[in-house]
Amino acid sequence: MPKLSEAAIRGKTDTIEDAARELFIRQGFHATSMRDISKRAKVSLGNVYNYYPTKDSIFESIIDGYLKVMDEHLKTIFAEVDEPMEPGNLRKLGESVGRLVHEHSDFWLLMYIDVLEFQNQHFRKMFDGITDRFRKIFGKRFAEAAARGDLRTGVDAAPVFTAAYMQFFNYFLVEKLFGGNQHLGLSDDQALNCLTKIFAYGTLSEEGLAKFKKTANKAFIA
Amino acid sequence: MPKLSEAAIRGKTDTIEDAARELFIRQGFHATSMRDISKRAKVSLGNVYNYYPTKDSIFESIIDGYLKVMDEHLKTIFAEVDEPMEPGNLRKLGESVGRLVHEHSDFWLLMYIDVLEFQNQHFRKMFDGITDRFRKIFGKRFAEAAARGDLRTGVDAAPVFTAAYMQFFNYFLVEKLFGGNQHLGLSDDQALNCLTKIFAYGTLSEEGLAKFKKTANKAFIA
DNA sequence: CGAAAAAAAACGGACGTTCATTTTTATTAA
DNA sequence: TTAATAAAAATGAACGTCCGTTTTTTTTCG
Repeated sequence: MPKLSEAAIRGKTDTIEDAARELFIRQGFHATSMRDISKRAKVSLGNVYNYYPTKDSIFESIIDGYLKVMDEHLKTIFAEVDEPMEPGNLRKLGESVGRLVHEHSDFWLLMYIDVLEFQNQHFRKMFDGITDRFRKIFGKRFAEAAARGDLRTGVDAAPVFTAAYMQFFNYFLVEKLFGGNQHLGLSDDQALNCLTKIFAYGTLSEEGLAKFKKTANKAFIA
Repeated sequence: MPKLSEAAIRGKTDTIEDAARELFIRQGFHATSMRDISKRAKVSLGNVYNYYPTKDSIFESIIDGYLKVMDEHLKTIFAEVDEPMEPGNLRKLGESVGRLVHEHSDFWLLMYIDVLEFQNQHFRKMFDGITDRFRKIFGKRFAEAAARGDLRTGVDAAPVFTAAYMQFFNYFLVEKLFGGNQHLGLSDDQALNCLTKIFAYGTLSEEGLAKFKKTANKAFIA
């Protein structure tokens, strides 16, 4: 028969990758066989090889696609942060990160597969130079906040913002994947308040705190 | 021949488990074969089965042993923390966590294997109720600090201490396993200072800060 | 028809585990 | 002190199954 349309091919590869991803994250890469994948995707074993040359290439294709999706999500999240060191925005960042972790926990499991079985070759760039990247996005805001005297003297906002971002991620990952059910002894909401407070009080000057207290929700910057 | 001595058996199982652990963390559980293990341990394939009934049981034995080792390490680390919310002690905690991660990165890779290939069944208890455990260890110290007015009003020290502990862990794990080379844009030393400062300023009251500033190293509580 | 796609069969090798066999060595008897 | 014993330990071939991939065959449809 004639060549399939782009859309038809995309439909088939999506089916295969969806099946593979579900299996990979449930039992790991090496514990998943091509027969498992073909069965779950309802595609014959031989036909899978009409779309992917190797099993590895399925994994790589899944990751490449997912990295792009996550990149878009992160861009959206950061675009919503206009004043990065403002407590309300910090908390909003935390909420967004929480949603991202819960809706895309697959992604992080794939990262662990990559660390374990592929020496982290596909995800290396995830954290490398992350602070510099935040400096590129928010550098001007950081400088403005410092100039206004919102930050304590000597505080560099970039690593602090990165640390907050990482802390939020770590919190929700532990909750979602590592069995820490409310490991801070607080609800997610309270935990977000608690962490936001730490980073707000940890970096803002008296003036900065006073300024933000006027506008911010009392619950997390009381 | 008669039964081997306890010590001889222990020696053999140690050899097997060492080999297995090295392979598991380098290529994952399912990617490691019993033949790989027996070859690296210089024990015949059949003989491995005189000590372990299945491949799974090797993994479980490694984890059981390692959990005990880590428990001891953590106990030692916490025993050295007499005043948990004092910045100098917080930083020392961070240093200890850093050493623990670097000297036992195997342990955390095993945890990722467990999450991926065993639904985290062996490590569940690692984070479950961790804040309550800290409350048991340091509850009296937390209460005393609050009574002395070292903490800002309304601050519960337990989740903050937990958050600091988790942040230190996460920082060093990202550095060691996830390819974030100096992902905060700082040396490990500077990063510890930065994180310590955040948690100190994030939770201590004016009086608490003033008190600790007298005794603490200026580098991280300036 | 004919070429692309799908399915099925086949390939060589590796898997976890078992088992018959050989080697080892603490104990026993001389 | 030494030689025989016997049971534990060690071995590596063998078992049946499953692996990733390739090749062959069948189906599909312009």
